[in-house]
Amino acid sequence: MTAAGRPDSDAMRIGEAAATTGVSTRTLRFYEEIGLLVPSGRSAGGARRYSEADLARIHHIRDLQEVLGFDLGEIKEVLRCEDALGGLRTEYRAGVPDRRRHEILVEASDINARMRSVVAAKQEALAAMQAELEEKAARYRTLARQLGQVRTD
Amino acid sequence: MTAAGRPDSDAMRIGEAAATTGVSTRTLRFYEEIGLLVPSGRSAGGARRYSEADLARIHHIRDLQEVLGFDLGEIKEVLRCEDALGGLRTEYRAGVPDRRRHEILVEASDINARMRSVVAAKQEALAAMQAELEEKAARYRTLARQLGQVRTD
DNA sequence: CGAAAAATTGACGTTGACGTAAACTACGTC
DNA sequence: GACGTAGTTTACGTCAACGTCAATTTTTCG
Repeated sequence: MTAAGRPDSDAMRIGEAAATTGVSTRTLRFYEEIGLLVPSGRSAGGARRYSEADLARIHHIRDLQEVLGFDLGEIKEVLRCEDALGGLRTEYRAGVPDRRRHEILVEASDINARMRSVVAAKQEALAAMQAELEEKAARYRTLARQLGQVRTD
Repeated sequence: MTAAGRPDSDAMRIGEAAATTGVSTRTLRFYEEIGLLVPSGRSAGGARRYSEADLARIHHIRDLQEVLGFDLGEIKEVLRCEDALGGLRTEYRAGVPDRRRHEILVEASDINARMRSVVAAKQEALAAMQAELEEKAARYRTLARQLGQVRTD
């Protein structure tokens, strides 16, 4: 009912969306409740329909949460900002004043910079941990050899 | 009262310990409550005394929590394991049966391997995010130039 | 020594991020 | 067109990781 060949082939129900992304249906409804992820459509009867873009957004949210350790509030801000930028492309022809465009771009760049610094910090910390862990692993191997020589039970 | 020159110069009260490690005193008491970090000493009157080793442990806990995203239960297990290994060194002369030594070593190696894989996974995810972020940053710069050319307000 | 500052234990409160139960409705299918 | 599965809203429950009193010592310092 949309337009071309199979344009609404990306109509996934909440159960499928949850299963394929590894979150619960409750989580998806909760994300909508707090305005984090509003599914791109609904069925006639009112059932949520998740598009591929929605699924990507879910993964994005989980990445920000698990990899960067952001809470849902921070994630919401990040997404709001990204959405604003996406809106620029979509409404390119519409009359978005230059000043507003500039604002959005500045905020996006700002958030981008902050996130890159967070990523850098995490990478540093991880590298340090990795070094420590490998040092320990080496010591463990040595210890194991010693124990093994004395008594290979 | 301990032994040498200034062996108990590492006697820090909970407030100092909290301030220097960046956690709250409540957090330190909570960590003790759940057996995560029992301060190495107490004053005559019952005030907690934190040693340098305790401080290092606090940092270690926060690292595991913030960098690796472990919850306090997992962290406790990791620490318990590390403590067991440390115990081996301390009680080296005491009669720790070889079989027990072996068990401890195996568990430590096991946890070490798991942690290394977690670290590796995080590093991969971070690298991917970094690439994405830098790609976006580049696009933002391009956009900024375009906007700037049209109107350098 | 005496008062202010800091600690102690105990208990209840809070916040984020969902889980779970209930009562009802929509959807595919035989 | 009945029926079982999945989805909807509403609402209360939960769990981790602390926060926040409150009443009572301890410790430090002038």
